[in-house]
Amino acid sequence: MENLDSILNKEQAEAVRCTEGPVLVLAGAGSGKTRVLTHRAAYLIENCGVDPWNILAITFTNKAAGEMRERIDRLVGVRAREIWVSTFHSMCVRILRRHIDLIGYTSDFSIYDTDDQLTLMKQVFKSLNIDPKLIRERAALGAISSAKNEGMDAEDFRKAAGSDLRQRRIADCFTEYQKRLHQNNALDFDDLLIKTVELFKTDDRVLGYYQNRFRYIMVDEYQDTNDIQFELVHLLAGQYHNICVVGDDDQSIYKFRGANLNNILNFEKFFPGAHVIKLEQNYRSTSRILDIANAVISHNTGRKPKKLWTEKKGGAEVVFHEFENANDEANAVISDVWKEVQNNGRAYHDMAVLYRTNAQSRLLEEQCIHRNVPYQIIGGVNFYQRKEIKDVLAYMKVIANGSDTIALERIINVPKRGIGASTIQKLHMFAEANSDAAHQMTLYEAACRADTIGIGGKAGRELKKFTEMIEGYRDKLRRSGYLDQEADPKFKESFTIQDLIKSIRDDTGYGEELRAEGEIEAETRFENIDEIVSKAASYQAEAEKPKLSEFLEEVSLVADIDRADESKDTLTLMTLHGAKGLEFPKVYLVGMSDGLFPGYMSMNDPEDLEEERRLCYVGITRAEQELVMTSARSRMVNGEYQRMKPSRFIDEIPDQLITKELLYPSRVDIDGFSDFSGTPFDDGMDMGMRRNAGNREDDRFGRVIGGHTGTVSGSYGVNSYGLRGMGSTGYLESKKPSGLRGRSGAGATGRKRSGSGIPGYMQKTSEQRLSSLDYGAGDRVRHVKFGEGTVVSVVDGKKDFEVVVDFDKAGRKKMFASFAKLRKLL
DNA sequence: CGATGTTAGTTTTTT
DNA sequence: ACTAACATCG
Repeated sequence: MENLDSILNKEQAEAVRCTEGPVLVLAGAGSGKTRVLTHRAAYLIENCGVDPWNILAITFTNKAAGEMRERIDRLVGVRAREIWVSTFHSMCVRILRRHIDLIGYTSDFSIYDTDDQLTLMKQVFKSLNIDPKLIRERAALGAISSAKNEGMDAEDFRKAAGSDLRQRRIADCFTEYQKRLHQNNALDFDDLLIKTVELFKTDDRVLGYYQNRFRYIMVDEYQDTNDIQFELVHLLAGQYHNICVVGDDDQSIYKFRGANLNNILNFEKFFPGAHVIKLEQNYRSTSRILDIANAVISHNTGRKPKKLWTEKKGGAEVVFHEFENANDEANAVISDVWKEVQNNGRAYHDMAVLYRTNAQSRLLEEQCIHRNVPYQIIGGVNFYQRKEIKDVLAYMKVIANGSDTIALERIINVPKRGIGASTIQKLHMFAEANSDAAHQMTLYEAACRADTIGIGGKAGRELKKFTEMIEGYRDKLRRSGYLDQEADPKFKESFTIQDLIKSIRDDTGYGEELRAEGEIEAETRFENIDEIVSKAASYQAEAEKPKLSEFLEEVSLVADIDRADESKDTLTLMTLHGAKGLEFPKVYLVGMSDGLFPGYMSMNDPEDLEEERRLCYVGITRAEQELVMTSARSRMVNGEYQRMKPSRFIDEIPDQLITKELLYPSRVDIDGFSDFSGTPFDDGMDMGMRRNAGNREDDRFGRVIGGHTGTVSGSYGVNSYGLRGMGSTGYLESKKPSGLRGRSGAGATGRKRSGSGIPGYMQKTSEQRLSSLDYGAGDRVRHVKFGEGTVVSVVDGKKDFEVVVDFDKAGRKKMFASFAKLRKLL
């Protein structure tokens, strides 16, 4: 290896050489921490004679793991293969597959993702007779997950609940949920970590083995570890204490997932005698970009003191653009991307558009298609969450793990075989009746005995066919060596995992059903199945000893980012969370609007707000040369338009650091109301005033009105999120009564009917959806008063509402004119 | 049973 | 805008 000091700065080299005992590397954004980690691993092997087999490196994503392995490989050659590089979750699965029988599961356990958890929780609610209206399944799951991440089990949770009725109810759910997970021989994501800790605590020898094996442990992105991960690390390092963690408290963005900032803030306390090294030189960004990042993050409190600096002085100006609406924003951004490539010789893959929520990707995608810009969306609907993929995987899960009832129920009637709800109900009752403390009969076992239960007719025949098919697959897989056992040497026709997927597609009629639909969407789904076939093929080529359950786990644990393909020259679209650890020459941060970023959920809690600010910091520091930030004054959120002002994070940037430009027309049409054009709506934010605090029904912002027919047309109001929104209702021209305004939302679940905007359908009612409805067409104005802070009272169904309008002088003048017209009509 | 119609609830961020 | 869950009918 070359001389360290020639390729690393002083602190980096120190971090590399500091191999013994606990080490905390506080690595600011772009300070070369990956460099440190890879060189450190290489140094351990080359200079300290450490066996690669004794090194454990934990990264945040599988992709990062792969990259790290590759980079170490380049430094020390093939020996790098021996290093255990993986994510926390993958590591735990690997350990659990070997030893989980010690804690009462079997090694073919299923891993439940969020969807599966929800399905399971619904069953729990049903069996405990809990009304989902009182406690939502998601809320229960959320509470349980946070409890788990704090190291609590169901019992602890119950104790903590005390006399709180709701909490106690959730405690019941917790108990039942765990029980059912166990019955299904399944673990959720949290359990993967928890059960590993449990395993270590249960069995000294297992713990001893891994402690002894992992003499040198490195953890990347340490600021985003949670309590369980901390415990895991603590346990593993318990013998040798050679633990090196790398992280940046300013980049902690996973609190919602249980990340505990104290892990890094108090590292020295948990690991006495820890050596602390700070990496403060940034090699990534220009000083212009860095100044902005520092300006924003300086608004946070309780940070570890540090000051990032760079030698790259100056650089391109950073700009902020505010657009009239999200469409204009997307249009301008993608157009700029295109120009960068055409005129400035940038490659698409040198740029990224980052946003707060996945939903924002849609408009951007449309623009990319429109402009023929090659793009890659990371995240959003995960490939493995797509219906067809989940269906195929569910088949495979049933085959691998017959106890997995969630998977079984998913596909027992897919494609339609005439095994409906009542048949499944019968099977459940049979299974229940034949279970005792010693053995729980599974749904699948019940299905196998359909004929003895007295399920005859079509359902009976189909059940028989179904279970025989599953058994057939199992048999072939077993003999081919993809289940637990070794392959049967006498079995000639090797049946691979790809074969299995193809069989599922072709034999069950699933593929046929898709084909029959004949729509483009169905075609895509078909292709998606092909993609999973090739995924299986590559798994099989790479794995030492391919097993079905291992393939399934590989598939469950991939992150969105793992699927990114850098070899293609495409523009990257992704969330800020997804961008962690990445860098791009030019970065666009879009949707910089209060309510979106920071999100409305986080705006009231100082701690949450700080996390959002860190996310903003992460976003800014992804940029190497150029940074563009944008926002839109109006955008569609949850089916209705909302008005937003620029993000407070923009305000936190001193004016001399950033060039702000407002790109929207000075004249604004509101709901086609030319009377109002040119009103002070232009400045977006001052059209309303809060009358009362809170978010009660009668506490609304108002814009009113007008109407050639004497009815109210559209309005600004406080919607359920406490944000000002422009009612999507209110067509003055509409002849329909207010309850019947055409809406999309048509159809139900079926694949074909998923579309929106089918004409002739309507949605509203349910109290006419008043909670988010402002004043719609058809609502009559009762009287109008003028004066400072114009007050308008509106009859809205049964209730009178009062609306306060606050305009500037010019606007008020126009408004008065309109009101005069209106008054005449009344 | 299953197809179609209707309605209520909803959303950050992810391993 | 989207979708899961419920309602209705053949």
